[in-house]
Amino acid sequence: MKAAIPAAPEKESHSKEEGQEEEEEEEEVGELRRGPWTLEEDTLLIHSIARYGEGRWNSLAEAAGLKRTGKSCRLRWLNYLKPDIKRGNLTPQEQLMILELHSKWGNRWSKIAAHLPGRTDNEIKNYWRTRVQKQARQLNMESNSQSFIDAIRCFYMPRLVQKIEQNSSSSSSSSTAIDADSSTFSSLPHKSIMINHAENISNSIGSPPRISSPVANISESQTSPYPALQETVYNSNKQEFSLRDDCYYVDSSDYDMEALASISAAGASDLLLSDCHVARSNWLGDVSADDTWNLDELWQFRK
DNA sequence: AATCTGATCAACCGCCCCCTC
DNA sequence: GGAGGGGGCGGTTGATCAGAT
Repeated sequence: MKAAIPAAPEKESHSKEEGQEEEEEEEEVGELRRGPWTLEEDTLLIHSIARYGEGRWNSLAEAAGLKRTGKSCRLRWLNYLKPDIKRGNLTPQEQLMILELHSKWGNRWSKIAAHLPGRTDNEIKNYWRTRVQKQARQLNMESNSQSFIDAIRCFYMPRLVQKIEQNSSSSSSSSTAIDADSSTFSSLPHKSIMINHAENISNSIGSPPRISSPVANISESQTSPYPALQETVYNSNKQEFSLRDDCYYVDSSDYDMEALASISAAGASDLLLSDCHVARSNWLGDVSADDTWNLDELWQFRK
C-alpha cells in the first residue's frame, strides 16, 4: 500500500534580479531545474516513488521536494532510474527485433519497447536514429522507404541472424536469452524474405551467400537462445537454413530460383545495388564498432 | 598536444489523447 | 459537451566523449 501523496506545498516566493518582459512566467517556472539530474535529485525521486508509487508525477515531484516538472521526473524514472532498465549495447537479437518491429509498426517506439523488456523507447529511438537512419542517409534513401527496408532485410537482418547463431554456438549453454515476446517474433514475416533477399542480391552481385557459412551447420543438440529462431534457423540436422514451410536452403549449391522468383514477384527484388548510391567507405567506415554493418560482400562485385 | 568532427544518449519540447469534473 | 490537467509519445536538442587529423 502506497502512501497518499501529500498536498503540494505553497510555492516559495523569490526575488529575481531582472525580470522585465517575461517576469510573470519567470516567477512561475523560475525555480524549476532543468538539465542533468544530480545524485541528490535521483535519490529524492527514488525514495518518493518507493513511498508513493508511480503516477501523479507533478504531485510526486512536489512531494519529493524536487524542483522539476512532473514530466521530467517521469522521464528520469522511466528512462534511467527504474530498476529493471537494461543498460549497455543492444544485443543482435534485440537489434533484429527492433528492425522487424519497426518495419511492422514504424516509429511506434513505445510499442516496440514493450517487446524489449528493460529497454526504453528513448533508447530504441536513439538506436534507430544514430545507427539505422544513418545508413539510410548514406544510401541516399529515405529511412522509411521500401528500398531501404529491403536493404535492411537483405543485408543487415541476415547478419544479425548469423550473429545470433554465432553467439549461441560459441556459448550454447549460456542463456543470452532475449526475453522479448517470442510469439511476436515468430509471427514476424521477415525470416524467409530476408534470407531470400540476401541470396538474391548476393547472387546478382556475385558474392558468396553469406548465410551459407558453417554456422548454419550446427549440431542437433544445440538450441537457440531465441525461441522464435529455434524453430527456424535451428532446424539443424539438415544442414540448412530452414524456415519451416518456406524452407530455404542457403547452401549455394541448393540455390532456390523459384523462391527468388516469388520474391521478385513480390516486388522486393528490384533492389539492385546500383540503386544504392553508396560509397564503400560509408558502409565500412564509421560503424566499425559494429561489424554487422560491415558488408564487405556487397562490394565484391566491384573488384 | 590541440583542435575538429562525429557518435551517443539524456533530457526537453510540443502535441495529442484520455480522464475527470 | 467541453474545459483543464495529467500523462504518453515522437521529435529534437545539446552536452559529452572518443577517435581522427
